[in-house]
Amino acid sequence: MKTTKGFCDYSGQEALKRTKVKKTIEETFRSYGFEPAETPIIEYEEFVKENNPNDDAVSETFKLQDRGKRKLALRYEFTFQLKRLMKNKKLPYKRYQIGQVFRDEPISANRFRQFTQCDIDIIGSTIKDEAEILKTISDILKKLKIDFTINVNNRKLLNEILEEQKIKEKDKKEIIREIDKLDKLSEKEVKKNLKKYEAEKIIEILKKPKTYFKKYKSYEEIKELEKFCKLYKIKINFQPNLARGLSYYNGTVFEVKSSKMKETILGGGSYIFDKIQCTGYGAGLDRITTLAKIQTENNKILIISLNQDKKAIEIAEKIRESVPVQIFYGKPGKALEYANSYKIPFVIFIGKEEIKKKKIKIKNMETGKEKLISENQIKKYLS
RNA sequence: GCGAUUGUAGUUCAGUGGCAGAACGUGCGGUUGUGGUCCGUAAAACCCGAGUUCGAUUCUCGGCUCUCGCUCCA
Repeated sequence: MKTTKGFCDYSGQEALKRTKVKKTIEETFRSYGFEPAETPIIEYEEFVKENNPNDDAVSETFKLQDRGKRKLALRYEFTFQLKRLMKNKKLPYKRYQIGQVFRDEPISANRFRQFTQCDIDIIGSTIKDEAEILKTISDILKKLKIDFTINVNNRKLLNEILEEQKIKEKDKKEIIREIDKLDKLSEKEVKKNLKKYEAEKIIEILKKPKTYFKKYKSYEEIKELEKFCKLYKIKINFQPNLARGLSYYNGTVFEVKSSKMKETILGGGSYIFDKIQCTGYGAGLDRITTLAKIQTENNKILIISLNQDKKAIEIAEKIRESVPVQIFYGKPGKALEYANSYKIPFVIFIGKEEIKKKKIKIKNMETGKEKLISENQIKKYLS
């Protein structure tokens, strides 16, 4: 069966890996005191637009209508929904959310129209929180054995440079977009595009060494972020041409890349909602899962009931408290083939013989070795 | 959205203007208490629509879809 353009099925090992990655991410978020939230997938179109009517992401929303002809849209991210969640919350409000978002946009490798985002935000944040947020990234990616670089910039700094160059207010957005392409397009091309706005000079500035930027007032923010990142023992890479698309960012912006993937695996920054400074990021679960080098070991046990269903169920219920257990009602030959097929490492035979001896026979599927043990030795055997 | 490319069982791939094939996988059996081997057997596909034709899965056109770029993004 084919899936619709940009929408995917996940099953078997792949689904298992996704679940595991999701769990790792969620546990990390929680370990920093973030609490979960859930929001609707469908929203009024107006609410979706309200936040950033000019953002490209907004024009990419899937639109739909209900029976009352109300205009609705599928969420394209989580951040705008935070506006509702943050109301009347004691600050800082730290929440994470993992869920599906939808964008009606062109697809390519590692780019889909339905994908899972892992989002965390701190409502009411300072630069110290930004460092903490960056640390969560480092924690997650290390656990998943993904190599990464955190590229960081600051929108204020970018603005300061644009001001210095006397760039017209209306051109700023376009120029920021052009310079964001610097790591993709050649310098020549970007320069050509910037000529339209008489802003070619900017490219020279952005090429300068880090020390050059110290003269800007907003560089203080980068310095402070670096100071706190040091306390968390994480490395960040200052990249002056990094801008990021979403227009609501107002300070630090960052983007995480891996050498194994062209696409950005995670992006975020700081923004203002209702005069409250916030910071956060969205990570692409699909991309992270693709990169994650983790084993999806199967610790399941298959109990083979040889016409001893009562006992099989009884034992399954007992073991289930600590290890996943599945009962197979049928011939042993079939059962073993089944275990092979799903890579189940242990099977337990429950038949007349076992009942008579008041033991169970447990078999290691890899070595083929069998052992008669008593019920309460199972846990010990497995460890 | 634009340009290029692709489309045949669940998967990977053959093939033909006239009955559509394999391998792997799946089901059943050989094997009613022991698997990863073997043997037998079954189910299972020509992306959709129009046109040309006695006849189209094959040729033509359109759509959809796959993959890769571009714009943009997680």
